[in-house]
Amino acid sequence: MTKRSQSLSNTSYTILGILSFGEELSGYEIRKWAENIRFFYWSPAQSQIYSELQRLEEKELVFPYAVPQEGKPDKRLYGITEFGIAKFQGWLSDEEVNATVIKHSVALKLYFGHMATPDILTNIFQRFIAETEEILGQLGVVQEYLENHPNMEYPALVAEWGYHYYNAELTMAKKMLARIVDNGTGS
Amino acid sequence: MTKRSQSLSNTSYTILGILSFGEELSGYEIRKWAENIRFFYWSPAQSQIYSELQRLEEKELVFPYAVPQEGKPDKRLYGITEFGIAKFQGWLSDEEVNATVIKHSVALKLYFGHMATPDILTNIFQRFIAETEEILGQLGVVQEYLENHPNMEYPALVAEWGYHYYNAELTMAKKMLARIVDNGTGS
DNA sequence: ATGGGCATGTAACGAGTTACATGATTTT
DNA sequence: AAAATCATGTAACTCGTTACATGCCCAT
Repeated sequence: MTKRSQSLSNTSYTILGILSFGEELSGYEIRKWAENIRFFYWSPAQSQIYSELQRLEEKELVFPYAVPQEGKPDKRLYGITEFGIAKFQGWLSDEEVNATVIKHSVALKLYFGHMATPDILTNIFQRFIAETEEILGQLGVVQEYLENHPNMEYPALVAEWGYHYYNAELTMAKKMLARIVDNGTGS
Repeated sequence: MTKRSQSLSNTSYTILGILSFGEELSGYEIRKWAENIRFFYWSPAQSQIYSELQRLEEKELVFPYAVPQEGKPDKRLYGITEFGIAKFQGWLSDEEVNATVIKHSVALKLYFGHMATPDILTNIFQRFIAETEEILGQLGVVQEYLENHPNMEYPALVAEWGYHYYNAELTMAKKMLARIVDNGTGS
């Protein structure tokens, strides 16, 4: 009896999903891909990709594919199995919508603003604005890439969604900053 | 040598932050409060509040305050200590901005839309829209409460931010739904 | 030759969840 | 009478991170 029927972690489904595009990938390549997904779904640590891949292999949802390398350990590519595809589609078809999990530390700090000085809050928001602009730049690159590649319509759609989200964040952060400054000068 | 100087988990800081408003609260009450924060910062499991509270007690960042109850175990209230306040302010003042962690399972599923039928995606988005409207309703209640209470200016600000966020989500979800339907009818 | 990217893996730990267990009080 | 809420706690487990270890290849 194999373990094919148990439910998996989200990280596992993400890996399965990445492999569902049809390419055989190494752990390293999967990780790079996951990093583009991080804009709307957190990216796990490198070590976890490998352990998750092992678990998936045990459950026969992916198959390894050793590429011999001269002088170094084999490069391990992974492909998705039929069972893996079925399992992944089962998850996709589950209409139960999990609530979005957000860990917004800047919002959290603002929430507890009564314990900080306006100066500190101002600094935090200035940094946050800069970082959001940075992300917007990165996401723009990803978006452009996706829009010019075939069979990437859905990822492109999500990238567009993400772009709107980070833009809205930028607008709101500036609004919040203005309010903090208003409070600080204590008219 | 006490353990006061180590750094804490975000959950610990959240608990400390909740206690920083000055009230002495039970684990149960802290949990309820954390549930209002969940709109922008995920809410930990019940059991974790209690274990975190113990850790904080060991580090002398909070003090317990047993309220005797007839016939049942004491109710344990917790207050924040001076050290706790200092520690919390230290964390607040750290200008290093942690990237927002998002686990948006609907966006993730859309990303892998090539493996689903338009029907399934439509269903998922309809549910997501309904749930976002639900959240907007709940958040509206929280927001109104906060706006009418003294010393809740910062939480109210965050609630307003959250309201904008979920509204933008609603708009984008409807846009995405329209695109999926467009694809499905394959005009 | 130094740093960065490619590539894989392990060990120890901490964070967080699920499920279970208990029992009183309040509301429907 | 049943269900929900108040209230606390434990045990087993999984998830996920940090840090370490190794070694190649490529560009500057």
